[in-house]
Amino acid sequence: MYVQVGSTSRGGSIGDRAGTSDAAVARLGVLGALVAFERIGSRRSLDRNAELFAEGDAADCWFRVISGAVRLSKLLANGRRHITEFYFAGDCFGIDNLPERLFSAEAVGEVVVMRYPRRATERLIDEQPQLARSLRDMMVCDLANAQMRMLLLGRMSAPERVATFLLDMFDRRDARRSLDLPMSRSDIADYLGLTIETVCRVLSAFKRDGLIDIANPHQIELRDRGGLAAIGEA
Amino acid sequence: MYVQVGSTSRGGSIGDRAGTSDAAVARLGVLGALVAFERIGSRRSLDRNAELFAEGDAADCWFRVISGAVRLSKLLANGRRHITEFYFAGDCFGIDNLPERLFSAEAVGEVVVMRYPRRATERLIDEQPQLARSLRDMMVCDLANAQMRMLLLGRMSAPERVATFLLDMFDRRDARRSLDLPMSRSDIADYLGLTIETVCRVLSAFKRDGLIDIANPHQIELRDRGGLAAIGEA
DNA sequence: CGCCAGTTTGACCAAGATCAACGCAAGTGG
DNA sequence: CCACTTGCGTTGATCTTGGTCAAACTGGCG
Repeated sequence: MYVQVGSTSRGGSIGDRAGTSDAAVARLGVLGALVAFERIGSRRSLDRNAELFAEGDAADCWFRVISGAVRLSKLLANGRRHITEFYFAGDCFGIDNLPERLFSAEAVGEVVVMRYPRRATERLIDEQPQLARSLRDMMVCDLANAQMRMLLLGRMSAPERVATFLLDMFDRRDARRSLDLPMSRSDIADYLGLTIETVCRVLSAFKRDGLIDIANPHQIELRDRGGLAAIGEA
Repeated sequence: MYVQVGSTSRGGSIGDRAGTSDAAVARLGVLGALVAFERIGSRRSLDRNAELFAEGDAADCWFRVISGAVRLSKLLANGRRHITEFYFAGDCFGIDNLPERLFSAEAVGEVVVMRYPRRATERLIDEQPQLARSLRDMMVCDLANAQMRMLLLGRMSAPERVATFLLDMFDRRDARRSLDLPMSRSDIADYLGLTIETVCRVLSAFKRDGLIDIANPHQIELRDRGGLAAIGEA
């Protein structure tokens, strides 16, 4: 029934801008729900680039990331790819009501996820109706994030996109100075609607301008948050 | 609490691509819910460009369009604007759980909407829990549409965007040959992440190529659906 | 050591933005 | 009734951003 969607609960750094500290409250609610769900979940490990599900697969379950990172992506004609979202430890995805997946999900690196069957989830919700609210909150959060990203994709320049991305990653991964970026430049490009080369050039420019340091391609040091924010908020 | 979002129920033409005819089923469910909500709603008329709500307003209600069209938009620095979504007769929007609006809503032309207070809605849901499902379905549909639009904004060329837009409008407004586009070129541009000039040029090119006719700026005749689809699906 | 996958950098190109002019219909006020 | 304005829409000339193509660099790993 209805439409599949890559639903998730993310920390919601974007939503926080308007929601002040309510996100913390939401997170608590979601956390309570997760405890309830725990007993119906099963653990699963994936190697780098392993496919968790593909476009068109039956969507009879949803997931939570335990460790590592997952990307949800979609291919379109002539090989173009778009990454809908990245999910990190604690994030949920694949909560929706469609028989088929509209996106495919792959492991960015080594990943461990919990898998929650849809049927058992529905049963649990019937027992504890307040869980429905938690699921709805996850979706609301997802929707807000999707809409902020439409803004980014539709109206922001390459430097604005990359700056926003970096700050968002620092936030979501609770990194203060040093950030581990598990995904490749190609993943970042497909997430931001740019090319690999443009992502590289912008990162190099940020480095030249003293905004960041690039210890190695997957390790970013934040040197001037204000400067980055000034570009990102543009 | 939580995050505001421009939720809606749309016909879901985009979702249909994967959901076969389930959309019809979903629509019925939503319709039933609308009947239930009818007694808590109040009617409201708006003139062209009138503001229904603004970014930052208290979000204590949601809406359904009776006639006309509404646009949900957001401004960012240096005057750039992005239109999140258009809503036509039958569509719902503003269903979310945030205290403040993240977007503003304006009348594209003359508009009549129904307004449903949040508090009364919650009460109704407590009485009839299946209504919660209808609201969730609206949100799932919204999320799917948002994600398809991210693809469009991130990875499609100007002609692909405009072709997709036109076909989507033909679908959503149940137009077979002749389509009334209530919004301005500027609205279309801000919806597709393009400039007014590019939208004009692409439309003129489509006309030159015999794909459409432009009786007047707000009246489009479809001459070659296959040709448009070939460009849009690219 | 040499290969390989991913990254970075440079030279060039093209899609679309910007700037500017013109068209056109609907008001508006003398 | 007719200048004049105003708000869109369209078209053209030019410029910029970011894409494309190509080459060099880097760090593993057989």
